Amino acid sequence: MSTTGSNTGGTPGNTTGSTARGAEETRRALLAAAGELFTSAGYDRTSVRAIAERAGVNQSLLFRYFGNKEALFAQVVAAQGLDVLHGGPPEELLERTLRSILHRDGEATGGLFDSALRSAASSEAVDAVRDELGSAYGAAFADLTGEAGGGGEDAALRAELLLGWLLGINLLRNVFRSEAVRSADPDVVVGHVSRAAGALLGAVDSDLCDS
Amino acid sequence: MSTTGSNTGGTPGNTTGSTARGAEETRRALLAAAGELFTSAGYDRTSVRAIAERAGVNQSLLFRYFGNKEALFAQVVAAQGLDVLHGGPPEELLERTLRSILHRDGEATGGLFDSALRSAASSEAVDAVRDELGSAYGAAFADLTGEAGGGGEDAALRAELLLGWLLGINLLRNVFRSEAVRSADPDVVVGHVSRAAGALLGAVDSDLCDS
DNA sequence: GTCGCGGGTAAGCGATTGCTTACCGTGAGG
DNA sequence: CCTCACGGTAAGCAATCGCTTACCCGCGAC
Repeated sequence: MSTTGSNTGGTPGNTTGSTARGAEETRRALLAAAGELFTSAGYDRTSVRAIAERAGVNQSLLFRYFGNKEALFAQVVAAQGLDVLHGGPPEELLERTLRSILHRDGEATGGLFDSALRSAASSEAVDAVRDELGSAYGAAFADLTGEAGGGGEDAALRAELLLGWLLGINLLRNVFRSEAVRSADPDVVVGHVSRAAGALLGAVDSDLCDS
Repeated sequence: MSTTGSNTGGTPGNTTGSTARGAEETRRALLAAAGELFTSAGYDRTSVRAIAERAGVNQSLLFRYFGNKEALFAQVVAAQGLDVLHGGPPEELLERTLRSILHRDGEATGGLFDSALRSAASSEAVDAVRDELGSAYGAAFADLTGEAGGGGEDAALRAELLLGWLLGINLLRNVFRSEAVRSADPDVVVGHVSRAAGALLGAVDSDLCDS
């Protein structure tokens, strides 16, 4: 689409000048803006007007390209789930996740975890969140269970218990800002969590006996 | 306050008949209704109108007796925190909490944990939640840490890590309704959690070395 | 009788929200 | 020229929300 011609900015329906950029770019901007806001404010406290403003477009485009707010949310958390999967090798996911939780500074917000925690009360959001958490973390954590990893008895259950723990740690440290875990040395936290995770997953019993 | 006289129900300002019952009873009804709704729907998705209707009074009474929604929420979670403290001896708190999470049926909701989880995105609610969680669980869990309990190194941190875990388990099982933990035998879950909690709290190291 | 107190109600305000509708400009094709 | 498709905007609808205001009634004291 050509953008030749003078900028008549402000005219209703105006697509000349800097506001017209193509459906893909607009869609991308909306997804990015929504991702940031759903993560920091959650589903209910993120309005479609705020998303559109942040993306630099009119809010009706959100409905044109995504159908409704709920569908946009689902696409945001799906993208956040892919970010988890593409963030590194599965066997490092536990440590990577834990460190990203513990090295969060100030008002910074994360991805899928924060969207999930801040949207827990939103019935429209819950299914997408549960499914993405499962896709992003389920298999990788299940593979950590058993004597030598690779899956063991109750693998899925133990994977979920581990996931719940990480969500809870993130909740207390970065959402509720609870004092002890917030002020603790991250390495100390990693030490305690790793030890207990070992007991939960059954992967490092021999190391535990050395302690 | 006497309720003699005919019931002229429906008249603005009418206090005859069954609607006038005394400040304490009204306050109590509002607290109970708010407790149920904040627990099942969270702060943002609970309207003052819904609370008042559930309590059987006009919504302006909520503002008369509690000042505003935020203050009412703080009183609700304070009461829920007391419920935790009065629910039994501190040394049984871990198991009691875990079982109440795991034996939750259908749409039933709990107390402080559910209010907390479903209000995480509400800035007005977060401070009250954090403080009540700390009061209700902090000391009891800290006393479980160390070789023989009674507190140990990093007691407060480990207590919080344990609290985070329980919150996370409740979140996945009862809010997100994640499949594995939801369908698991509660005793199996208790087994895994107790083993790992033992490693976290340092209470049963010798047992772990036997495995 | 009046007045004040306390408990109660309905109505309404200003703001916000997800979503819809009407309209515009541009470029391509007939 | 016209029409259509596409990407874009502003305005507005109906509903909801926390909170406020105006009013009522019963009762006891004076």
